[in-house]
Amino acid sequence: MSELLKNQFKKIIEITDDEYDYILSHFITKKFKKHQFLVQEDQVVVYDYFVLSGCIKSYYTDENDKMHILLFGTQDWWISDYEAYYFKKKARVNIDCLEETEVLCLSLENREKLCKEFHRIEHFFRKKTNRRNVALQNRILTLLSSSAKERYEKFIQDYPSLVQKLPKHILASYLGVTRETLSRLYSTK
Amino acid sequence: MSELLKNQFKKIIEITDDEYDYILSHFITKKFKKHQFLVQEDQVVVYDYFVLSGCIKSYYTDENDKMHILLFGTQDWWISDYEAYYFKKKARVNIDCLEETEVLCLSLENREKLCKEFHRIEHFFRKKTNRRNVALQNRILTLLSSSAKERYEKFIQDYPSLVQKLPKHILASYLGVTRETLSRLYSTK
DNA sequence: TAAATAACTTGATCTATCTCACATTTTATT
DNA sequence: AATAAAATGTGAGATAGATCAAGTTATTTA
Repeated sequence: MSELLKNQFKKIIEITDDEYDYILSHFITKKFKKHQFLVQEDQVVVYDYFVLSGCIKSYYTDENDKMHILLFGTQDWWISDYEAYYFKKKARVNIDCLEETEVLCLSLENREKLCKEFHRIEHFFRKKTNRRNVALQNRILTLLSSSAKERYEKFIQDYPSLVQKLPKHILASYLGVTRETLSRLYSTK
Repeated sequence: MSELLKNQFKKIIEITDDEYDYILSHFITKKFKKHQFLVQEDQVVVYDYFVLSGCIKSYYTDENDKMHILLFGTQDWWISDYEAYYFKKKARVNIDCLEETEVLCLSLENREKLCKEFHRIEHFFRKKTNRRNVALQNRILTLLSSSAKERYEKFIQDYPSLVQKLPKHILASYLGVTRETLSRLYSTK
């Protein structure tokens, strides 16, 4: 079945087909329709999600109902509210679908079980988390040091395929500008 | 010797004194004076640093020579340019000392060796990185959704002891505002 | 396929924050 | 202790980006 996750493992660790089957048995598959929620604010976060297909967004809504996007999830990405997931808190963010989306769901208990049973799986997740770290750090750098226009152009470079499918006001909210400003950025070349 | 690191391990994993001695033998100790560099832009990053005492900053310098602070390191914190460290690239940031600082240095080779030899150490680093991830995510959230004043007040709440020892223009650059603006934020209560 | 809803654009105005300039205070250095 | 070098404060003016408002174009949904 899903070769996507297996391939992601294989980029970092060695894994037999039998092992993979066993590991996969710790995940459950879910399908969500457009606009459906995977995670809702103030609720418990049971899973980390590995995206098989589709596209989802994780966002925080402030006092003025303004949405701030933390992360997109497309094929091959992991996404969750990690603070809530790891530390069993209530979610601060919402995660919902920009289009029909299929995910593999891993509970914290199963994640820790697998990490305990397979040193290699723990290794895999450590490496993954390291990379996420680097990406987050770089986003902070960009937010601190670049103008709205520069951030927009960097996004196009980094995620050309995402730019296609994202509504502009969603992209704006990821970049930290209003939709009006974003609209002006690419008209006023 | 250094109980600091041992205690940090013990918060997450079990470890005997003998094991700790062995692990510690993979670190080297270094002392730096104020203004000395631990990491310099465009150079190789050999170590991840665990701060025993003192205070350091990690910052990026943009085309206009404006400094943007990514991270402070004080007692009990790990700090490095992780993109350069993990992926053996040249550093994008500088890391230097705000005061005399003593650190434990861990090379990537020794880190990976320890992770291979002790499943528990790999577990420790995974957990640590998870927490760092959450902190970085929250900083992004703050940068996206809060005003300069709100960010300043949050910093005071989160790191009261750091506010004391940091020069204001350094704090400003962490918060993503100019020193002039920061100065006005706390005069115009 | 019409009606309703969501997405996008553009103009006019407003505002938080930046820039530049200079004065004052604090901290290093000889 | 004297001098140089950083750090800080404050005013005046500039500006990137926000807000508010209205109109247009897509995309859903019934």
